[in-house]
Amino acid sequence: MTYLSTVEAKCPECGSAEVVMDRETGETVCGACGLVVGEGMMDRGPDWRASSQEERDEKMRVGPPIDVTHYDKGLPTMIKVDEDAFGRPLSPEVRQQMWRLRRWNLRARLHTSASRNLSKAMAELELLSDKLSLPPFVRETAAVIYRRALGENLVQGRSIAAIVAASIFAACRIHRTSKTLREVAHVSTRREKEIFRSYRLILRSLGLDIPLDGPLDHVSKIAERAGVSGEVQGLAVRILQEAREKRAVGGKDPTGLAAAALYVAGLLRGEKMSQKDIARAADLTEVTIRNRKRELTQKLHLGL
DNA sequence: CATTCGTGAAGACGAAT
DNA sequence: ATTCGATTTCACGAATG
Repeated sequence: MTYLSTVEAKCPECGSAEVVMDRETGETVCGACGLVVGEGMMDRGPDWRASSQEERDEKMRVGPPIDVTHYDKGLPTMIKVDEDAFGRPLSPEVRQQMWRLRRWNLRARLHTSASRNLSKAMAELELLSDKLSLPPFVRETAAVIYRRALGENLVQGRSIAAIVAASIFAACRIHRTSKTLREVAHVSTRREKEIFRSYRLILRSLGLDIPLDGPLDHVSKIAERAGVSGEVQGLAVRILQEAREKRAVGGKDPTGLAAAALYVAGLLRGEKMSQKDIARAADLTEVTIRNRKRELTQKLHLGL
């Protein structure tokens, strides 16, 4: 018992022809990438064909064609407020009641479409949060951000998964949870580039002002993954603080700085640690470690 | 042999135009 | 929209231990 039916359309995002209509929800979704192509978007043309004018007159009827895939069968559920079904005027009390009914009717439609979207999004959020081992409060923040993004109509025409990933990334930055964009993208089905686009859109549309992350935000995570002692870690922090004061660094990838600081701190304390190890722990290349290391040791004139 | 170091080509990005 | 400059990454070879 499947409620999905293939639609004759190509996904604008991935080009796949696996675009599918959910008969229960009326949502049109790309089966390959999850992009929400549209809600209640369907062929509004005539649902019949006529070969002659007589036939045309025969089949012609008033109103939009019926599409059974829509939950309300495509019929407009307009509630009249001025007159009853026979065109007679209504009493003021009943009129007011009709206004209320109509408001509720419109509101209910919005509500159901929003909750359908949310249930999908929250499932995705939980999945990604688990993969990233996010603390609950970060996840909460991400959920709030997503809800606001949904309220601002940022999801229409974009992939739910991408907006969810972007919300998670934003929440991580807000709480200074040192998750890189790459890490988020790694557990998501969406591309890093797309997630970043969504992230920027969210920041602007919601007026979020998130401070940039510095090298210090990444030290503990990298150190832990590389198995660096707390002592060396502390030295790395001091190196970074001094580098900041001397304006020795700028415009560089913060993770690279943090990784290099840990590396040189390890050298100074004689703790064995290859560039390869650090590079892997920081998800960078050894080249970047080397370049940062060179700048660090020169500009802070550390003997090495 | 593993590690380290430097280099040139290529891609990505922001800023300037 | 294109161009430019800085940065990172990749692939490689050389030096070092």
